[in-house]
Amino acid sequence: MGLTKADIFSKEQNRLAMLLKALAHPARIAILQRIMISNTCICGDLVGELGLAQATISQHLKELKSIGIIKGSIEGTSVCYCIDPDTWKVLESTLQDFLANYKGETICCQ
Amino acid sequence: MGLTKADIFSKEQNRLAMLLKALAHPARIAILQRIMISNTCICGDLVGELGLAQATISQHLKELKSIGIIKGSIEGTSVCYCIDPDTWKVLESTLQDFLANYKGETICCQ
DNA sequence: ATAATCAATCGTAATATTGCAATATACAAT
DNA sequence: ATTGTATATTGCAATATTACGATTGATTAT
Repeated sequence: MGLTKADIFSKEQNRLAMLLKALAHPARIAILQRIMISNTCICGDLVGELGLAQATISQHLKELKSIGIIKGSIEGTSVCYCIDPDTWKVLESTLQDFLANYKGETICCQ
Repeated sequence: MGLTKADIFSKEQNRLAMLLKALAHPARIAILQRIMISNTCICGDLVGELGLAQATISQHLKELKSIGIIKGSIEGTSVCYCIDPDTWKVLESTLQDFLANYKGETICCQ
């Protein structure tokens, strides 16, 4: 079918999967790193730096924005994007919880 | 094109993106949670519990295995999967590094 | 008003993912 | 050898993603 059977998984599982999916692209990782490091961001900068077309970067920004990881505000003729602190906190804690389930090496699978 | 331009990003960015992509599906998250909680795992259990066809689960397991997040050993007629501690450590630290780039709320994007 | 600049959207092509039925493979027990 | 059980692989249909040129919309400067 090609459609994820979201209904058979928990809200938390689906939410985490969606957040991770939004992060799971090198361009979006690079974009986020750039935003975090500069502590502010204008799309135009990225176009020059990343080596992707303007339309492509705009699309990646849209994806990050639609899931709430970043938010943008119009700043004159350009747009200023930055991390959304609330979603970031959710991401951090959800990931922490998920990773914490691992209790270390087991006896099986030697 | 549909093909990620992996060559224009760093090895680290690509590696993290690939790891996250492997995690970015509710079924694979559920599978990993199940493996972590039971501290051992047999594929058959998952088929009964997850509500997905056996072929589908086997495929998700293959994906997790191919990127190194889990490893499996044959145990009689069934296969025992568990977390690969080395990859898990890499995942944890890479994610930590990535998330740590965020320095908290900024003045922009009010 | 016009031109220049920046970002969003549209349309489209190439490719990837998801899910499953059907089939194949591997092993254990009889 | 045959049967049963467990997992893997194949083939395919439906859908999603990635990338970009072309265009549009919005804002600033002239």
